[in-house]
Amino acid sequence: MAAKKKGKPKKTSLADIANSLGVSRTLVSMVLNGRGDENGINSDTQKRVLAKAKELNYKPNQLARGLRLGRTNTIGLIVADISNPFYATVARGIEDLAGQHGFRLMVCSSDEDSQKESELIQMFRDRQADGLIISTTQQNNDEIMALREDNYPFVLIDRHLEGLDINSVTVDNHLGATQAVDHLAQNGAKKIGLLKISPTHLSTMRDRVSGFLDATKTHMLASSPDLIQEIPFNRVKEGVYEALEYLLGDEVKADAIFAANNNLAAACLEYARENGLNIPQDIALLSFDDVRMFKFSYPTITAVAQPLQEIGRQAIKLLLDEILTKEPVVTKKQIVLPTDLVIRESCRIPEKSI
Amino acid sequence: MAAKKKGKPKKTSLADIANSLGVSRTLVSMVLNGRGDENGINSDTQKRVLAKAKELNYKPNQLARGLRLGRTNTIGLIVADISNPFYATVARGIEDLAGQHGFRLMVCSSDEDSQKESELIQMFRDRQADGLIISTTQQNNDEIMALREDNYPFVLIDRHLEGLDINSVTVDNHLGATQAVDHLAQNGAKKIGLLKISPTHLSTMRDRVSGFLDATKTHMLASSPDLIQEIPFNRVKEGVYEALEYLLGDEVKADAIFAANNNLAAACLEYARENGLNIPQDIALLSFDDVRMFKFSYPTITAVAQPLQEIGRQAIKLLLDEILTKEPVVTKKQIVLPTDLVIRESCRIPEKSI
DNA sequence: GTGAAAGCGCTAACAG
DNA sequence: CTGTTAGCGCTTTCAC
Repeated sequence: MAAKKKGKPKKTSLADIANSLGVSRTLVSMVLNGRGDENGINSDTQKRVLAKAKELNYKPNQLARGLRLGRTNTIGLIVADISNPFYATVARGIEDLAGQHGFRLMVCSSDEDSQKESELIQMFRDRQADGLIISTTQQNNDEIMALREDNYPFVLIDRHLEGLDINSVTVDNHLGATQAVDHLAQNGAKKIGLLKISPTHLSTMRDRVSGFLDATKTHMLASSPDLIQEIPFNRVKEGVYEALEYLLGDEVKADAIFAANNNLAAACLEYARENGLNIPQDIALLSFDDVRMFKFSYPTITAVAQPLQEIGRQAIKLLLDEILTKEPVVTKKQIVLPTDLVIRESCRIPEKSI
Repeated sequence: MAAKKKGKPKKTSLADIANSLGVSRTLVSMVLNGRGDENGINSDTQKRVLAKAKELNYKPNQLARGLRLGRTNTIGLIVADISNPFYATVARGIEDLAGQHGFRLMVCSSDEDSQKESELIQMFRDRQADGLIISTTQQNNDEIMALREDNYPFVLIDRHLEGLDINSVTVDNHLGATQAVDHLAQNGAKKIGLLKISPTHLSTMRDRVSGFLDATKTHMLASSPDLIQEIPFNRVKEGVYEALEYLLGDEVKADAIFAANNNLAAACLEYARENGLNIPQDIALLSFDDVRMFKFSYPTITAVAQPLQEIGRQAIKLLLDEILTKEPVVTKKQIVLPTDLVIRESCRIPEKSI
């Protein structure tokens, strides 16, 4: 008691219980892990152990346990940007299911920085996480390849590395984009400007763009390189401003904007607010990715919604399958989930522009 | 090589390097930890060790290291709700500074569930995190008290447990609320309705309410219990709907709404959109907590902004101070940061209601 | 200049 | 039914 104020409190260990009871650590370990009966230990002894453990407030040192067992019941989640509600929701889906199986989830954000991504993967490996779920930056795949090489359980989400036998859970970005363009076309759009993020190495962006291109061709809409504007990911606001100035200007006169993610769409809204632009009277707006605010922005925004919780759930399922089976799983799965077009107010193109 | 396909790849350990070089593990450990010169080890030997380590792609097992060292260079962050952008930004501030000092940040969300909060604290302790930063649910303080009792380094953020000698970083919620009411009063508000979250055990809510009450008194504004509406935290949308129906109805006819957090304000916007309510013509709206969308919602929303990154930075500073000094710090600090009223469009109350 | 040995806290194999 | 021994991978005396 007198020692309470100074220094570390030195947690009680297995040995403390064993000693104070005059039994061996082995016995205590067995009892505490529920293998008491299994090993035929006197139920009376078991009770004494349990009681003592509670009395001394014993908590196993998971470091020691992990070291011995070779597993930690921890899984790591590396997201590109934790402040994006997209990932927060996915994380929820993962955590719920992981918890039910006795696994803890630790989340870290790579901030779209491939260097940081590598470090985080390394960190989780060094700390012996049992598996990883990653929304990769797709800029330096060395660490991902190493995971594969080393047979380390992991699942990619959101973004996919093509042509590789790797577990992944993504949505059908191509189809989602196609449906978006269909909707715009049905509302009379003739000249749709596309806002996408650059650099364009992200599979999500690529697929959305190709879906956009295919659909504009199908509907025989205007098609020219000018209509596709790349926005540097680290200056979305300024980039979108410039892009919109151009797309809305006399030279182009686009009648609709397809924003390839929620940040781009939000920036469009911001532009509209600050420049007195009316949506959809002056221009239609459709977003890939739905976020809460699109429900009560002005106007409400039509968007391609992704099944966020489901992405998380499928990913953790895949991962647990792999972790729980001793044999390395040879066939990896690529799960592709459908998107859902949520129609609101932002795409009613008026007569004049038809 | 043939073994690559089957089973765990068995990482290379210190011993592997030592054996393949015919030296001892001790030596390898020293060299790899930069204590080579210090221990007078042949610089040639050092080079060989370093080279071999790289060749075998050696990564220290942090579990073993942590077990031996009694520290893990890991700090845990437990937030109430990871999907709230508020915490995402705070986390960023923490992570940056922590990284600079060689500490890794792991984030978990308690989802405002005190049970889960306890489990997470326990988990971080079991895994020997070196310190904790917590936005507590304030519903069951046992685990927090235990941390204190055990001299475990931790810092509370956002919410504070009053009257206790505990490290904390919060904002001046009372003053922030007061300034908010000042602003509303200056714009002609006479009858301000307050929307707050219930149950009301959160220090943030309490302080915002008391600031509100003090200021309404100062300005001699209408004051009655009816004007304060409690919204159950788990049904914000419905609760806000009912509250607004009441506050806007003939019985009360409030001319302004002070939403005590961003979720409540967002729900007000949603209500306004769905019911054709005009802000600020029909009613003024002011939010405690600023979020991005308030910049381009319709109308833009005046809000009390908090210095999010700074909260994180101060918290990690406090924590590192405590972790890095061997002697337990006796005097804990309570840091209170100022808020900032960001004036936008939602509070221009028209003449008619003055 | 270098290495042997001990031990962090835990569990599994094997004895008795 | 219970205990002994060994070892996970690392660092730290202390001895040569």
